[in-house]
Amino acid sequence: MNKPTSSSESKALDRGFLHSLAVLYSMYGSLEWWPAETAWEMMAGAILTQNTAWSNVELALANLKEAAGFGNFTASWLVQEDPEDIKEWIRPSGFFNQKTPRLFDLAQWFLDHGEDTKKLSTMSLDLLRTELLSINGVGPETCDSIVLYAAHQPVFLIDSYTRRFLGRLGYVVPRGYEALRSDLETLVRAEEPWLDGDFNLGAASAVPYLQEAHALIVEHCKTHCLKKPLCPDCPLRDSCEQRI
DNA sequence: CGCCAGGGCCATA
DNA sequence: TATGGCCATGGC
Repeated sequence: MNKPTSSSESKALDRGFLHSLAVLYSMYGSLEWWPAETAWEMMAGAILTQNTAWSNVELALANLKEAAGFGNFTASWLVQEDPEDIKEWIRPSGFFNQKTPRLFDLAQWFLDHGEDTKKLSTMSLDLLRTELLSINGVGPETCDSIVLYAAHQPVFLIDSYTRRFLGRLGYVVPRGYEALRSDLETLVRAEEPWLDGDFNLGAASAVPYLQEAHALIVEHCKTHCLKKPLCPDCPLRDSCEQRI
């Protein structure tokens, strides 16, 4: 009840969180956030960005696209290249010894599905996630980024930003990935927020809503809710529990 | 200089 | 099941 001002009481996740996303939307607008010309470029970026700044990923992707030739950077191109060459091309993104075999494995999986995102979009969500998670180097976040931005299936994509953001807002954040994903998706499903002005993110259905939600969280965490937060200029300052 | 970035795997207890 | 070490580069 009477807590020290610096440590507020945590609260259960509620629709106030969806309202906070709407505030971010009014601030940042619609974000074209996962820039990729093709589905395969998106998937490759998902591997390359693991614990890595996006600016470094851009350097690696530019090398790959240049090596493949304009418009020819595909999964089928990658799998017949020399892994040692791939390592050099993706060097700027770091962890290249790990990421190179991961790119090959993911490319092979995409080839097994005919390099066809329409097939990915029509398979069951559970099967799609199970298959992706079985690939070495594809954990829950990489998996769901592909599900949401390449397969266009509805998942609430969670990354370290999402956890930090929820924590800063004062919410109890479940430990496990699936537990938090379940909570957030339950919340969204209960409100169908894209139908409600108070929760409007400018999206008319679940997938674009979830894409925008994740984009807004990342944008906000990169510009305001940093590890060392910039609270004075934060659009959520009035409602945030952790403001400094 | 040190810190950090749109994780995931593996060994250990 | 839950931490901790490890992987590597470029920007600041």
